[in-house]
Order: sequence, then C-alpha cells, then structure tokens
Amino acid sequence: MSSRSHPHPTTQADRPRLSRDYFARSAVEVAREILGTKLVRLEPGRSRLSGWITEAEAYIGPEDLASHARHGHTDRNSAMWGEPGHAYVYFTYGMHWMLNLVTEVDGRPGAVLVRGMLPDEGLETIRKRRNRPDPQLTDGPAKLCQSLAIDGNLDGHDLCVPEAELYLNPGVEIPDRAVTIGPRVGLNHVPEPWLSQPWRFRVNPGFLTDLVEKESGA
DNA sequence: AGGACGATTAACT
DNA sequence: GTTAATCGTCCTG
Repeated sequence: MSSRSHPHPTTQADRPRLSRDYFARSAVEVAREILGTKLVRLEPGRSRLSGWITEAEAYIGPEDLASHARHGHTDRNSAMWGEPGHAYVYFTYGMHWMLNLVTEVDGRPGAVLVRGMLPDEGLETIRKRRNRPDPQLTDGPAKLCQSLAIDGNLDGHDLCVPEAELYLNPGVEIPDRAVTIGPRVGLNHVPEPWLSQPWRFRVNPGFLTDLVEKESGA
C-alpha cells in the first residue's frame, strides 16, 4: 500500500472521517475540537500526506469584522456560505494560500483557519517542498498549504465524501491543560471586540511530539 | 481606473 | 524588533 520506506506505528489505515455533522457546529467549538485530529491529503497519482492539527482560529460570521464574510457573499468567499464540511481556500499577500474548514449550518458563513500541524505521513515530500528545519515545516497557515500542495484547486472541496482528496480523521484527544487560548493573530485594522476575541486555539509546544514519541514505542 | 490592503513569511538590523 | 515580497480582491469615485 504505502510507499514509505519505513513503517510508522502511528500511521494507520483510514479511520472514519469527520462527518458533515462534525462541521455543522459553531466555528469556535470546531476550532477547539479539531486540535489533535489528523488532516489527510491525497494527491492524485501521488503520495498520501498527513499531520496532526496543532493550531486553529475561528471566524464566526458576517458580524465578525475579522472575517472575510464581513463583506457579504462575494466571489472569493463563496465557499463560506455553503454547506459545512467543505474547504475554503484563498490566496493572500500575492503569494500565500490559506486553508479553512467551513462550519456552521448551510448559509451561515463560519470558518476555521487551520494554522499549523505536526507532520506524520509524507515527511520526506514535505521536507523537499519546504527546505527548512523540521520545526518550521508546517508551523504556519501558508507553510501548511505549501507542504500539502493545497491551493485554489481545493477551494470548495467537499471534505466529507468518499472520493475527497482532503479530509480529516480522528486523531488524539488534546486535554484542556495542553491548549493555549488567545486572540487571533495577523488582524490589522480590525475593531474591538473582534480584535480581542479568544478564538485562537493552540496545542502547547511539545505536547503532541511527546505523545507521538510514546505511541511509536520509542 | 486607481489605490489600499491583506486571517503571512523570510530575511534582515 | 522591522520590512520587502507580490498580486488578487474589494473599495471608492
């Protein structure tokens, strides 16, 4: 099956994917809960890449002045307004792609920005694409997209169908004591209260790496 | 038509 | 700590 040169005990065959119902909740709830789940990328005719999500932010709707939904339904943010469980992928700063997971009920534009992960499968491929030291491979939203070859082709992609090329698997449970909650980052010209809402969720550095080492029987 | 700016990153002082 | 890179999107007029 796998073309990896050495087995990795934490790499498993597909488990049940996170379902439409999973995403059909508030963005804040989903942003917290997806920590530790596994983001899986199947590249057509190529390899299978994956990693455990370590950081996410919630964008709750049109009233949230930090959200792209603040301008209403536009061509770019169209995926946000659709069915939950799809990807919203956008281009910014003239060079970077960002991955969001559409949440909330159909018609309400909630989204969760995936800001970081700990790589699992496809590490060699990711290293080639990033050409950086391991800690800096996927510790940012644009780095993660570069690593997994996520771009505009995946905008609107359905994460909850069998043929999905991008989806989530259950991963490891992250206890509250291992999560740091704070304001979202990179927001400019965003007024209060939106600027300071504690909608960024991050797994404490080291927690997942330690856990993964134990699981792989080190 | 023009301009401001961006849910970032890497390099630099 | 600061700043350049780089261009699509959305606003104003």
